[in-house]
Amino acid sequence: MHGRGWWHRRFTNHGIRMTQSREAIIDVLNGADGHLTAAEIYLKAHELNPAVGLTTVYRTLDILTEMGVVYKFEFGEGKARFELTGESTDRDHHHHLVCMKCKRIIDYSDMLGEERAFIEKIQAKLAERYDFEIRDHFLRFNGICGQCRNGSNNINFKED
Amino acid sequence: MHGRGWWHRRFTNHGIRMTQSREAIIDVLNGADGHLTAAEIYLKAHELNPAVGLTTVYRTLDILTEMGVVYKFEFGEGKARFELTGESTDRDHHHHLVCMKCKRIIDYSDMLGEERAFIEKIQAKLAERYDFEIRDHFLRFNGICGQCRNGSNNINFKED
DNA sequence: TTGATAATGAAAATCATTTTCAATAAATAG
DNA sequence: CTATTTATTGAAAATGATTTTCATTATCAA
Ligand SMILES: [Mn+2]
Ligand SMILES: [Mn+2]
Ligand SMILES: [Zn+2]
Ligand SMILES: [Zn+2]
Repeated sequence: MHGRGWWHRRFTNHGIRMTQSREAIIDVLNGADGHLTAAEIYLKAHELNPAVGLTTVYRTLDILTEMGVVYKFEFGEGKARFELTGESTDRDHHHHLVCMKCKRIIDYSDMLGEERAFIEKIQAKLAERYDFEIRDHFLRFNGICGQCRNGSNNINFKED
Repeated sequence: MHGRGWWHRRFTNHGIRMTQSREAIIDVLNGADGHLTAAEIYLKAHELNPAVGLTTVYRTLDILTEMGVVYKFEFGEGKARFELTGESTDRDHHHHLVCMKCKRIIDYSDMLGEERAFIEKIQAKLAERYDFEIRDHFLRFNGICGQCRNGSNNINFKED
């Protein structure tokens, strides 16, 4: 969606350097379809460039989260998951359904129009009422997926 | 809101025993105003009854979460926070504003009517479209609180 | 090209949560 | 009430994700 120069400028404009490790990490995020743990990102980035270390993955993800370029999610697995925000991909903003049994994560953006209208309205009210500058929001539904419901699912997608 | 016997039955009906430790933990949850970490709950429960151990706090919170009696939240601090659901208190169901700087957590339930209508509608659609039995939902707004915005806030409420 | 310094990776440290295990207490039948 | 079964307990050790430390290196503005 954006050329390499884009990221480079985006970083250096803020006094932050664009390094090879960071580039590898961003490439991984761009190539994946979301919801990656730091360890998973490390694995792929390290494959792209063996010089990349896990520590740097954590540090880079912090920066990107701070920049608003990635979302950091906690789905109750004891580790965080990351995915690019809409800003830097062609994916729509979306929300999640999380299966409490198998931990499967379903993205949905069906209700997007409706949701956005609703969220924006409520957001404006909250901002004023609580003197709060809202940066982003997370909406998540927990439940049991179809496969888990009818027992046809013994495997836990996220090894639990 | 409920007598002691209520909890007792609620547990034993499910083949789960009501122990002194569990009673202390529930008392703490009832007495507090929400958003407690396991460690915080342990401290207070242990004060109530020195026999209570931290392990049991974790185990009990798991059970209560499973039962739908408490919500487990992860606000990005690297540890979970718990609070009773509406079912067992007189507090309304509510959602959260979280300050990304000082980690302050604001409960709001202002929009409750509107929100409930919206959530229920969307929930019905999602359940059908994704064959998903929805149990609960979490809506959270991240941003910067007033005090952090105008610099008048050097302290980090949640020691960070 | 160079100098100041932001960034790095490896290893050690943290810290929340889980597991193990022998001892104990809660429910229930008698 | 007592005995019996077994769920539950707490302490200590283990785990696992994330953070910190620190000496070395790579980035980039000048
Ligand atoms: Mn997603
Ligand atoms: Mn709350
Ligand atoms: Zn499932
Ligand atoms: Zn704040």
